[in-house]
Amino acid sequence: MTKFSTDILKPQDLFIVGPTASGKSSLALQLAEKLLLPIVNCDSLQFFKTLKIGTAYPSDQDLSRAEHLLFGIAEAGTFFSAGQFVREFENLRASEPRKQQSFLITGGSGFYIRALETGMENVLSLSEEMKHKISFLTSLTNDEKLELLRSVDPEALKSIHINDHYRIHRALEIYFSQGLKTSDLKNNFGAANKKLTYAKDSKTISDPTQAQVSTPVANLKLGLYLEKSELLLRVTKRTHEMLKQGLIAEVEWHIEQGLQAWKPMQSVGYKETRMYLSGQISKQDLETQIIASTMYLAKRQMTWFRNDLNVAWFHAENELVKALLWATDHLGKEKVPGSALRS
RNA sequence: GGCUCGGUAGCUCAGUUGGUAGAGCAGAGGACUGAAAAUCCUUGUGUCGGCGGUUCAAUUCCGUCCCGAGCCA
Repeated sequence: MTKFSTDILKPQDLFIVGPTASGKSSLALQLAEKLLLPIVNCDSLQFFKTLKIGTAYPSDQDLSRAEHLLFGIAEAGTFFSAGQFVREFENLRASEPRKQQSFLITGGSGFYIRALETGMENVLSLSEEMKHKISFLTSLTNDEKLELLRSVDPEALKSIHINDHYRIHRALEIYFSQGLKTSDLKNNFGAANKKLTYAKDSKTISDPTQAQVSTPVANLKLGLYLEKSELLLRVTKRTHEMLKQGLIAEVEWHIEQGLQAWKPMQSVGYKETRMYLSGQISKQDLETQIIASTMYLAKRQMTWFRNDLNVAWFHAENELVKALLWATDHLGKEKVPGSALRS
């Protein structure tokens, strides 16, 4: 029943992960220049062409220094998803010059990375017919949806909280469009990343390199981490920069295009700026609230990546050289036939 | 100087017709199968401004002082 193939990833692909503002892009750039490899975007918002300042999108200069793939491939106002990302990635890999090439897959969207690694069982795009089939869902209240899911796939509610309306809706969508139960899909998605008790109770980011010891699988990931206080300094500085560079104008532009309800306008930085523009918060609060939201984002990103045993962690300030060496070492080795990265 | 309204969790505030208090946000931890920078879960002891008084009992009533805002001189 598997509709995807994880063959789209090669062992010599390198993921660069970590919380926002940890320096992933700059490390990726250095590696890309040094090894002549393309950087592939794995940031859920940098797929969009018009989200620049608020997403710390690579500058023109950065873009000219190395090949950047899957950046800015979607128009403002459109929908882009993890499933689409996987398909775009498949297409990339299938194209001739890419087949043998390693990718530097860079970004903080753990969900998208997992989608690449494990695939998504129901990676089909919704056909018009399917959309029609599930259109009745929009007229239901949250309570009705909950009851419906309870009757159709009660198992699903073991892992979906009854207040998580979004996931409940999604589970119904999957069920009524394709006849799949999310409770059945459950086991597959997390498979490559089974949380071992080891990951949970021992290593925090203070000693993250421990995690690679028992790495059971596969794809190489380089993680950058920072102490909270250090990260806060960077986020504060970057937020200030973003406002100086015109974050407000960027949001105003989208509002002028009638896109105030566009989902990405709900994300960190954009949401707060909209609140400022509608007079709900002061300019000073705007800055502090963006910083707070960004730190919250960083926390959730770390929660995600900490569970991933395939990440080799490096301190984003003290171990950059070490990280570069580690990456080139591993990427280099892979080019020699017979030297398997997997064990 | 007089009057009025405030002073309760890091912030904004609710509340107790007297039995020592609770929401939102922030903070901490967690989850995560097509929005994921989204969505959701868990987590709230603080001299209830100070000091006196009334009372079995005061953050709640009374007095007084301190601080803030407003109005009148």
